[in-house]
Amino acid sequence: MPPPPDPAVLRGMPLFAGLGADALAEAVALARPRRHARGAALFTQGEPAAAGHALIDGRVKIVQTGPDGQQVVMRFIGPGEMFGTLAIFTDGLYPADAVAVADCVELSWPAAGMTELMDRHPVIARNALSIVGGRLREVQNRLREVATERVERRIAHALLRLVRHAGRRVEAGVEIDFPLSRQDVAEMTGTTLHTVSRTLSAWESQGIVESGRQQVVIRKPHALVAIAEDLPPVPPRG
Amino acid sequence: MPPPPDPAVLRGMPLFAGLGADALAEAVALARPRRHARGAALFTQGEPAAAGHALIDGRVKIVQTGPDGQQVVMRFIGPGEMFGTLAIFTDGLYPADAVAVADCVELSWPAAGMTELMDRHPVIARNALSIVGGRLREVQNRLREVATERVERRIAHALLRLVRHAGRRVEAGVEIDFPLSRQDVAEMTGTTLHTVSRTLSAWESQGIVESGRQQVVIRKPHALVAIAEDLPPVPPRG
DNA sequence: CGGGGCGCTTGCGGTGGCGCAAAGACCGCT
DNA sequence: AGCGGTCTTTGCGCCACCGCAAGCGCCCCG
Repeated sequence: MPPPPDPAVLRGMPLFAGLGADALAEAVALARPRRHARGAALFTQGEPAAAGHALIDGRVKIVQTGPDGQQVVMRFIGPGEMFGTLAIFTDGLYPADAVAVADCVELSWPAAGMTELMDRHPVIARNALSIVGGRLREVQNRLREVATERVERRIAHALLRLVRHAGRRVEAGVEIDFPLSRQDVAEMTGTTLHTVSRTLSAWESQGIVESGRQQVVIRKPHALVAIAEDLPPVPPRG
Repeated sequence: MPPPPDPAVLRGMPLFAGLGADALAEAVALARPRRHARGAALFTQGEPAAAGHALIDGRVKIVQTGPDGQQVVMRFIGPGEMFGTLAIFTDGLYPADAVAVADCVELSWPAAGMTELMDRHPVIARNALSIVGGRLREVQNRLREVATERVERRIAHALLRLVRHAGRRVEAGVEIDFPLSRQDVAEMTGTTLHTVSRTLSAWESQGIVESGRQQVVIRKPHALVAIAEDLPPVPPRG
């Protein structure tokens, strides 16, 4: 059984920023909690959008599939983030799959409840605008990267984004805090798992990263930044 | 001197859909008309966003420049479309350059006026959300294309989009209704002007397009669709 | 504890598309 | 009419990256 919803979880969400305690309670009352096991699909591309979603715990991967089956990873969702809301504001169909990449707990709002909330609390619409605007910027930046940069730089950028977004300090450096395969990285950067594997191997031999099965630790973030920014390589210590 | 603003021009704009005549008049009163000659910059990437913009007449190119000077064409704006509004909803800095690709007339709203309008007429915020949402979808699709498709298909897709968005019927087929260089197409598709030139030459010899200096006419749109969708080539008539 | 599957690595050959370079075409300006 | 600049075309060589294929290792499940 899902845990009882707790208004506190909404407090940190940008979508509900600036809302009073009573409004938050109202929002929670309309939401439905749900659990998903790792590997489960929370929703599927093309399906009518039943609801808007917020992740409470776990990790979700948003994947868009092209007409010929080519997959692209649009983003990874962490606790506190909204997802699957775009459909509500546009044509009502989910534009991508959402897959649990670790066991998850989510809240979801039926489309009607969501629009009702936005009508009663205009701040929410303003917040949504700024969130969607920020995502648009981000996707534009990725588009520029994929269109103009070489593979190695793109992989470096992708890893750095993941570190910023889901990095966890460990003794060896910073670890990306969820299962991440070469295939995933390939689908984030528009390349193949082979090239990703080769690139990570090269970096591993330079001591920049440490990686294994669905797991990546960055040992020298500054070296990765140098690659991403196309600066001269970090000189060996001496 | 700019022409006197006419409330009618706002009527067709999605941003102001659902607004009453008085509200439209109010919006027009806050706007400032301006002319720009071909080649002029309407605003520049990184500059604080003084205003939101709507194009009345002409054509504007939105170009994002990367840290190393690589350029990417984000979109082309036609009459009736809004642009440069993203900055107002996010961090207040224009994320790209806007360049007049033909002589232009635009309306612009000072940032303060724009937010004031949105406060008084919540419909505008809703409209904005759906517009920005639609653009996010579109950019995501382009990202998928650039990440997974070969150059020829990307160029075909780009031209088809331009046809849909700014196509004009002429005797020979459909013409893209503004000056468009190979360089522009290259920056839309993440390739080089050389490759675009070669591709167009090949298509020209197959009778699919006709093109010259900053000008493209599509003679066989269906053949271009076949290339874009990676279908077998259209068989020769017989 | 043993087997199967999934994820990862790595070599090898092919090639799509880039980068350079030079020349041709067209436009607009004086 | 002449001229300079911008846009375009096209050849050539190269290289980053892909695609295939084989093999390995770890994890999970029975």
